[in-house]
Amino acid sequence: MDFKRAIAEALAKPAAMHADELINWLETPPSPEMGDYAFPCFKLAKTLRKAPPAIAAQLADEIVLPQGVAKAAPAGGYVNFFLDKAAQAKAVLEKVFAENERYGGSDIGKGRNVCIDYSSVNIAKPFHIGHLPTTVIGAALYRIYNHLGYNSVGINHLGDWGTQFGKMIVAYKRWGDHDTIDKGGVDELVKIYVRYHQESEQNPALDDEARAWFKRIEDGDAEALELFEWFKKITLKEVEEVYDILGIRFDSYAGESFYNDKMGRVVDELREKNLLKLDQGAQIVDLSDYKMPPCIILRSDGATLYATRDIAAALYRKDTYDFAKCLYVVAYQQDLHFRQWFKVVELMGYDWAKDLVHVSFGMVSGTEGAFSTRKGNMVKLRNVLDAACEKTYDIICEKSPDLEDKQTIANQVGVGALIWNSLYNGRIKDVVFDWDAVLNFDGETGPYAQYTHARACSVLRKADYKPGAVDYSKLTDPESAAVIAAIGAFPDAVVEAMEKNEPYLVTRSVINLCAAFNKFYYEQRIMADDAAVRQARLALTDATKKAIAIGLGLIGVFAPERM
RNA sequence: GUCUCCGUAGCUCAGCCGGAUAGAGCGUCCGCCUCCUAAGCGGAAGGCCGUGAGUUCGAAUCUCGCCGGGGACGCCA
Repeated sequence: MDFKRAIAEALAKPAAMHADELINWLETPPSPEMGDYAFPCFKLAKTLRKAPPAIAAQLADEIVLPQGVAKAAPAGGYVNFFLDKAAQAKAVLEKVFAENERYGGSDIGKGRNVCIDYSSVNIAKPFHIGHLPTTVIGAALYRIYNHLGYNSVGINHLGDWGTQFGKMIVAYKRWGDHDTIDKGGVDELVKIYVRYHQESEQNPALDDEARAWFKRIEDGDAEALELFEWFKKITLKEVEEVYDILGIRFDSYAGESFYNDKMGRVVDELREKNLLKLDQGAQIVDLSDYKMPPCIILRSDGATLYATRDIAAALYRKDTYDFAKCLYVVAYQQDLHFRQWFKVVELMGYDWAKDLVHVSFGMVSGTEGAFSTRKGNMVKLRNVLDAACEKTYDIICEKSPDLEDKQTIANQVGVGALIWNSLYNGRIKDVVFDWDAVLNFDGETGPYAQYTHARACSVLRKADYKPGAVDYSKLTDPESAAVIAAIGAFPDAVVEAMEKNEPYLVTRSVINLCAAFNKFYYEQRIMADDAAVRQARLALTDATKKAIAIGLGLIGVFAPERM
């Protein structure tokens, strides 16, 4: 199956080197006509004291071709290897059919937990478009790790602590109405919160009141807690509706308030280990040796901070889940924050500090600049999802008027388009939210991949396809070979996506497969007259369908059978 | 000011643990549905890979400087 490995081993003898090293030298030629693998001979020129083309010629001549490799041809300073197309087709398709929905997966993470901190919404704040990246990147990584045998633990680290909840209570007591808020949800909470900020400018006494209320929450006062829990419930109800739409779930909602009683341990331990230092009234960990500003653990008034809470959470997660990795899917603005407290954990003597990973991503802004709840230019995620689904519904009515259950499919495609969009590029890229771009379904978009999947399903349905013996020699044309290569490349893409915590690598792998299949579909008639050809092409179509469905599943996009 | 990330076609991006003519989508222009879903396929046009040095047989890819942009930089999260 592993032709690359086999070629490296075959090269070991004539090149007088270890296969392990040679395998890293092997590359993929720029175009398929040049071969499936290429070995550059330039590096050998020095040790062998010969010109690269001469080395290439010699290697091509001396090598004993492994099973499934048809030809080795020198070309300039390269030796190009051509796989036996039928052998390659057999290897790839049999693997897909043997593994089915597990294709592209493995058990490399078996028995190991990975904590993924993502989405992490704020209570009593709108769930806006800026939360989409962390939510879908985290959810994709969750599935990708699981596919590779890890046990993912999805953690929604709720922003459910801080004086703003004291403010919320003051605002509610003054201007809030229970039924209005019950009905209007987070929007109503935001309204009274905004009003609080307007009024408190004129009336600073409100802030004292808010502090007092927050103190009552901390002290476990019944009325304060009841209101606090109510705000939480209202927010989570709305947020969970969106998670349902996105097909996302969490294993834990342990947020900031959860760690409230777990920070003493952090402070005590830092003090014991002599890491704390009093500076300008605050307790800090000095990081000047590491060219970073100090990490503040306790404010001058003794209150804990963000970093303290994150350290407490990390210790708790290590105790609870004994994670092999703990990922924080948080925007790059917080880069320094994570570098600081990761370093503090390391200084505390925990070797697992190296397993803490900040999975950073770019920021989302509007065409008018940064989004801001106060400015009111914020776009609610729910509204974008709804708009995408509506537009999809219209397109379906136009293109597939006979389709049953249009609304369900429209939702799957509309939502898929949005998720796809967020997972199409590298995480680090900033995103300017643009309705036109989001609602464009042509080209390399989610609907394109879903369409390709539905197309494959349609062919299999019409052909009344039944799996059976396949004559792989019927799949040696360039279009079939390209599809097979794309399917064969998928598992590596999944592994790389996991290693780099970059879901877009899966997205791009799916695109490559879709493009290859659409070309194949156009150039080769799948339902050929010749029975053997037809069966082989149907098997290829089936494998394509399966691989696309798996890929889409990993990034969290639905794969409808019709659209 | 310091640290950090980014700079590839008109736009959005891929390629970056160095290798053979720099790729894709969108947009523009032109083709392809008496046959498996045209949300598709093909073609054209479009790039001194920000810039200057260096390392190397070879640099979009590695190193350094510069220019331009984003972000962060002690009691918010």
